[in-house]
Amino acid sequence: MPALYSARRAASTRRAALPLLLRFPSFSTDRAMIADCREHAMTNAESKQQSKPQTAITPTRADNYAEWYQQVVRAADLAENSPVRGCMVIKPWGYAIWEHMQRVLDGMFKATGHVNAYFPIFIPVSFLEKEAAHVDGFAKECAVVTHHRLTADKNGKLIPTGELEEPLVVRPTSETIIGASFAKWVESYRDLPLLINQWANVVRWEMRTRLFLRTAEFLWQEGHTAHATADEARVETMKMLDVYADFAENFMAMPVIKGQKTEGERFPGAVDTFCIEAMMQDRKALQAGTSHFLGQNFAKASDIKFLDQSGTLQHAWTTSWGVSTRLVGALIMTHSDDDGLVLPPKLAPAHVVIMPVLHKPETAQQVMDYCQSLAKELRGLTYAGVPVRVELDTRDIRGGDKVWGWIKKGVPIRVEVGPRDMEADSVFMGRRDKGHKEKSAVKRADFLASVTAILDEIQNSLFERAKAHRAQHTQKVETKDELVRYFTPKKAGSDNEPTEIHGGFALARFAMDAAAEAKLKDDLGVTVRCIPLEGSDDPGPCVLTGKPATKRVVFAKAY
RNA sequence: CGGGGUGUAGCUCAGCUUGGCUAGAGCGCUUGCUUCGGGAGCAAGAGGUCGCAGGUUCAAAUCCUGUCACCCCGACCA
Repeated sequence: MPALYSARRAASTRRAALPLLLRFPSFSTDRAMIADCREHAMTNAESKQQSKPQTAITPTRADNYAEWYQQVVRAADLAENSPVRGCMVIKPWGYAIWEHMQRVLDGMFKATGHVNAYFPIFIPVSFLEKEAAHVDGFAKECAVVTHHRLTADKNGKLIPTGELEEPLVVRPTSETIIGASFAKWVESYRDLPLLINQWANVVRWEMRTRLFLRTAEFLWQEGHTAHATADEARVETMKMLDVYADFAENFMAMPVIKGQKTEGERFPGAVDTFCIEAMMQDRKALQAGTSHFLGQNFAKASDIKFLDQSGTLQHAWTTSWGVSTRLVGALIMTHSDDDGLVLPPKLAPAHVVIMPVLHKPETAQQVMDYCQSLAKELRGLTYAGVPVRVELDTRDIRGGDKVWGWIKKGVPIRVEVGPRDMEADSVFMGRRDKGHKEKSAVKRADFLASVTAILDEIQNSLFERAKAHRAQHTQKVETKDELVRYFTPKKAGSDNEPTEIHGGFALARFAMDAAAEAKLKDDLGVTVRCIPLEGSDDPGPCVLTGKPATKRVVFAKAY
């Protein structure tokens, strides 16, 4: 199918060609003429396209990364825009990915002693006001509920009435509302630690939105804990950061750098913010999870106090940590290719899709039975601690559409089973981490015996590939000039053209000078993504100021 | 929020500059036949408040004003 992008190119060719032709009176605006002209344009575009391998997604990543991302989301049927500005509808295939993320993470939270609870979506504005930095950080992007009733006017229009005494903010985060509960729940050191997690939706009224990456409403998980000592809270903060890194690398197959945020990038109200940062295929950084040591800031704001063993009343030490549906966006941008979504097996809604080839009616039933039994046996197997997830695609559509549909949806293993395979007692297998033509016949028994190992192999190959990509685009930078050069595209994007893919992670010494950091952001759009927790010690002159620095930090453009 | 762009069938778009027959194409969809290890071929058919609201006009997809949504570049932003 000559999809969107080539069609657009053809359109622009057409536009250029038309006026010339129309000058000749004999040609007039004849329909046939236009059609003819259109065909010419098409042929040109097509012949141009044939020089490149054809891909299921247009444009390709290299041609227009942002547009490619949107097309992958659509081709894989993950989500779509909703009638509500900035909000998305998460479709079943996209939501299934999130459900698997939730399942795995929830297990990890439980294993580290946390329990789930739920708190109100509405937060009185007075709560948000309690912590000064918090107010500054979130005030600009809050949705506010001011009325509690609708009244129909003469024309049947619904008008909000019944103004609330105190406006309610739709939660952008829950520190303050959970703090109010914690204050009631904590009296003694015996009540601590308090280890709570909440799965919820939050709203941040963003200016510019992108499916999964930044939407006005999104789904997330927020952990909130209270401890008797600063040390214990710090240990908790780091423990959950480790959980996130473990999840990112071992389930999402997405390599991450664990690090600390600079002052400028810190969570409003936190003492220290830690994060995991990943590199997307356009070499931009994406913050994939955060864990905050909140000190006693929120305990003081919410009055979370306890009597310690010596009978002294003191404020508790709290933490908070979260990951969101943004991870789905991270997953897409880490692994997907120009043929669509690529899913790491551990989070794929389906591990294996079986596609019966049912051309001959006389063998159709047999092939179906064969596939059914194969599906049943596969489901009896265990991969990564859960039953193998199998999709049996019996839809009566053309084979090619079926195959490409599943390629675009990113299913790790595809098997086609026709009469010939059945007779040979084998299946025809393709893997999403390899080319779509690299398919091979495998004996049914061998397939069953090796399928979980193959899934592991795919999981690992995706991780290795992502690591190699990051390594390829990470480099040490010693001077300001070099830094500027590294982050300056060769060809600047015009008003409507996206900027070319460039840069990456620059590891450079930084003296933690907030003003210099802010200026860099203004000039180049580059920020300090994090101060890596490991291997960042390397004394020398700061890349921005020349002042003595002790560490190398990660500079990058970011989502 | 500033600059630019786009909104016409399920999707991608043409038509708009210069207003004028019943608003078109490709893909998709439905039906039939052919084909069948593959992103099929032929034929017939269904499908459109031209984003929305005003205005100009004998006449508006086309011109004007407003408005909404989306995209790109910024600003903002865990």
